[in-house]
Amino acid sequence: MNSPEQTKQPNFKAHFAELLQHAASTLTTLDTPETSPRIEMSRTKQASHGDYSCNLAMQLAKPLRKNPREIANMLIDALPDSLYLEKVEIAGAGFINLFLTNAAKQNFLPYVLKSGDKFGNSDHAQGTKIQIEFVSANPTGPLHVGHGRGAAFGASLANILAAVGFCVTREYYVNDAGRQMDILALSTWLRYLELNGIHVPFPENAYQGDYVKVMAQLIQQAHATRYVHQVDLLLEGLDIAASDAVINTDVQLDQLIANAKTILGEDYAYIHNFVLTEQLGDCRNDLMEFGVAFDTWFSEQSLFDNGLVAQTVQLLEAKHCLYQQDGATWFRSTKFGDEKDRVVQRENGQFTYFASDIAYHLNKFERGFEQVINVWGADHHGYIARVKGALQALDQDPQKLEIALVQFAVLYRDGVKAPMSTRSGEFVTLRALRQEVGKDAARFFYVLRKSDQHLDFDLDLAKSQSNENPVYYVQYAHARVCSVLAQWEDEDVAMLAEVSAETLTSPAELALLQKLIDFPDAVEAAAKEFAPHLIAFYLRELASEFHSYYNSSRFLVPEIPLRHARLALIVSTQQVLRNGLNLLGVNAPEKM
RNA sequence: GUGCCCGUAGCUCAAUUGGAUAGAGCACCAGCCUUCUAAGCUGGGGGUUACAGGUUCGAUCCCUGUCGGGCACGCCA
Repeated sequence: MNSPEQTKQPNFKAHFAELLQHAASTLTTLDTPETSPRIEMSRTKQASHGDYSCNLAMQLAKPLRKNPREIANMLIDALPDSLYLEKVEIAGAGFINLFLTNAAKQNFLPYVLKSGDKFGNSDHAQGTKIQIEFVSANPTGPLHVGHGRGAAFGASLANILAAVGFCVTREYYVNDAGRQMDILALSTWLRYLELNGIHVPFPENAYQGDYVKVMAQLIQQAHATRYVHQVDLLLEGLDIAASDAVINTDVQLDQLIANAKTILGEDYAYIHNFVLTEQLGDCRNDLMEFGVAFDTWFSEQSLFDNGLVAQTVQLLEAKHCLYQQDGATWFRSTKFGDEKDRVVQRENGQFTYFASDIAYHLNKFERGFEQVINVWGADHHGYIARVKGALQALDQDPQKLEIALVQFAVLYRDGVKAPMSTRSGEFVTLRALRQEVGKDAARFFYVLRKSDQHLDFDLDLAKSQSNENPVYYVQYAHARVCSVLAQWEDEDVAMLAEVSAETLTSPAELALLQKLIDFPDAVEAAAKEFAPHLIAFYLRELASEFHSYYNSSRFLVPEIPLRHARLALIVSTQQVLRNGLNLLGVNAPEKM
């Protein structure tokens, strides 16, 4: 590849790496793998260091037993010619600094303009089937701001993975089979009884939120007193005296659920199904308004209904990975690196959550996904070993499952940590956050930090419609380009892909060009590292280069060639801003 | 107590996974609107990368220890 191809978008980083690879191959002593390290080509931080830099000479210093600078000289002598290469320098301890020609940067613009919405995309993953499961919050109440982070992270990552060529399936695992759902059904029914004038003490450890009362009202409106039953036996076995006594233990709550099931009989299923449908619908709607959509809503209950949980446990049995103890069935997860063995079937015959989760993960692989990503809250980190262990026991490759741990967001209001608990009802919902700060600010704010880092979510800051909100900075750059274009009489944007950009030679212009060239690498890195924040940081830098340029130069100048060249540059910038914001689920407004 | 994660400017966070003089935003100080949007730009101060050792050409990153913070250690989900 000694000359630029006319059709395919050039990848300067990869191109320079190839040049050095070739140069390294001429050093005849480099014939074993250990002495020929992979080429690390990186962008420089300082302009004086050129555009790309390579540490190959330093890496070879030890195996070749030579001075790095001497090796660098040998590599440079053996470097093939390239039309992209302006010059090469050796600097510091032995860095090889490569400078792109201005022409290479200028001629890149048509690639951006012609690729349009697809600029930044690649086919690197070649259609590999990948599934990303995220949010998966229990449908027992509104999503709160903690879930919001998982939603923003997962949705952005899914977009990024799709951009580099993965065939992505976005999935929400619905925990519709467990005790929490029973507690919600009970809570709703008790509120419903209250509405109908029947006083029953409301357990302190039931769901306290107002949305429960709303659901009770809905049932009342639709069915009047249809679900009012004789409740004399409701407090049976709770070991409390008066009807206004306090209920607050798990044992009491479970007894209450059992009593409710007995009293309601077949009507219990209606209540249970009603609250599930209601909460799931609310959740789906909430996420949709947050710009987060799923391809699949996978029901945990379906795993039981289809017998997959029992089948999976039998499979583990067949692999001799189970044993009985204390009346329960245990999975020998210590055999696969877990700290202790885990119960899959309880003494009372019920399967544990872990059992259905094994079935779920096995099912993921049986659906043909070549790669599976779980986005989990960081409090689940202790859960990773047992799930991977179970997959391994079932002859699946645990490497195909990658867990992206997302730290919780800690809320601050007036500089004070805000309490957050679903059951007490003291939490800030995602919906409330969206209404106060807007979808765009919330989405951007969430991915502005590395996901495995704690996020201090300053509500007052996020709510403020000021320039402290970093999303405006990026959006403003986009709106500014739109504004310039609105004042350009010709307004033939398509033509800009054909104009010459050779007049773009100022430092601001060359820096902005280089930033545009960097975009595909940023997407690639974000995909590889599961790091949407890299896109957010990239966009901030791109916007910064643009704003500097905006203040340094006028675009709508009288000289037509220069005007067209500059417009081509800012329209390209507009395109990349839009593409990047799109990956993060943030709008690119035309006016602000 | 054991395991995992974290500790970087006054605050919130980066640092291309071992590279060059550790970078941004906010806050603070000084400038820039008769010109395509000032939600912007330019310049400035601010650091023993918690601490102490070690590994090597080179450490915020890897190893050991100490201190400090978070999470997890259920027949819950």
